[in-house]
Amino acid sequence: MSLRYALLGLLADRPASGYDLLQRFKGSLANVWPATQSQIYTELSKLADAELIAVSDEGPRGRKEYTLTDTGRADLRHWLTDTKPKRVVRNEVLLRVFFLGVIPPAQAREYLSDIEAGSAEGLAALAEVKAATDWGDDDLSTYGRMALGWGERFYVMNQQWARWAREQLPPVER
Amino acid sequence: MSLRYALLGLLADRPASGYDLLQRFKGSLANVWPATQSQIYTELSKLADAELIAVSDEGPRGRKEYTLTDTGRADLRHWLTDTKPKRVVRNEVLLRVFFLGVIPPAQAREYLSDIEAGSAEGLAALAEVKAATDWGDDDLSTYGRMALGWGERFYVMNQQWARWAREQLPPVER
DNA sequence: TCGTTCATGTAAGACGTTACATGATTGT
DNA sequence: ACAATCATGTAACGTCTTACATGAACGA
Repeated sequence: MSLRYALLGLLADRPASGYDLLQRFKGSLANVWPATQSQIYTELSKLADAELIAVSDEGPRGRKEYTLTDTGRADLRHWLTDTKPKRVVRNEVLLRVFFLGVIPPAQAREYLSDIEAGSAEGLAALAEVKAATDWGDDDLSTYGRMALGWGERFYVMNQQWARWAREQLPPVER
Repeated sequence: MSLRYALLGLLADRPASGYDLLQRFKGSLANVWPATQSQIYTELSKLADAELIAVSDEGPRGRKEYTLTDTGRADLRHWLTDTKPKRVVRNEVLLRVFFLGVIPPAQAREYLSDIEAGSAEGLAALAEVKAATDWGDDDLSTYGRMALGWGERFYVMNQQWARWAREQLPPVER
């Protein structure tokens, strides 16, 4: 269901083709809701069938530009106001932490260091997104910045946690 | 794939039935990798077919106790050391943030307040888990505490972020 | 005896991933 | 002429959710 609303949400901003949406996904939404090319095209077909979006223009190479319909906008609003998000988040990085006991402490330590390094990378990637995006004062910019702020805090938190977690490890044998 | 290793990981600690695993999931792993009853039983069958686990005991009411085999333990280790976790995390709560522009600011504000309240609840739930668990100095305890520490930091971060995010909202019209 | 907990399983359908397949257009 | 990019679509397979279905054992 969420991918569906991610697409409607992007189309609420402005009309776009599947290809456009794919690009825009990479730059922002991919961080909170990854989707593949095949998934996006399939979902767009379904949305068009359901008349939540409509082809508003056709271009070269079979390009189809979709626009949000009134029904689509209503559905999007309904999702935002009348349904609750699932709070649980699947986190494979953390799942592994539970089982670090089955490998030697030295490797567990390494795993935690990798998380710390990975978080630094993530933070750097966000900085790039931040620099590469042209931020305006439109809604998507305002709320996009908000989401970005979350990402930054998330990675910083991860880094700090990983450092702390290493200190909790059984001391190195010598 | 991850559920599979979640189960192997729990069985690495000690033998258990599907029902046992279901209970243990609720208390801890559900926070990082939710799974339903039907999924767990189905996966256990597959794992037994693949001889990564084996029925080590049968009890009343058709109870089947599974034990990790050597192959299973090797597979678990391999997963931990030779494969990389997927870093991306699907987050519906945050996905919605991107699209708050389609609803009036007052409702957006409410949404952010709900996140703040939800985080407080999450934190409280973790506190309960912390109190209800009997922590030893075994590996699962050590690493379970570590994961719990992550959860606490996560919720605190979310709370702080939500408060900050509210301040970024367009000021209330009057 | 009766409700709760223990205990397992199957099936349909939605959602997600990976891979394959095709071809037009643009820029160098 | 050729490579890169634009552009869309399908198929197979795996995973996850929801719902259904059944019944034994335990404790009050």
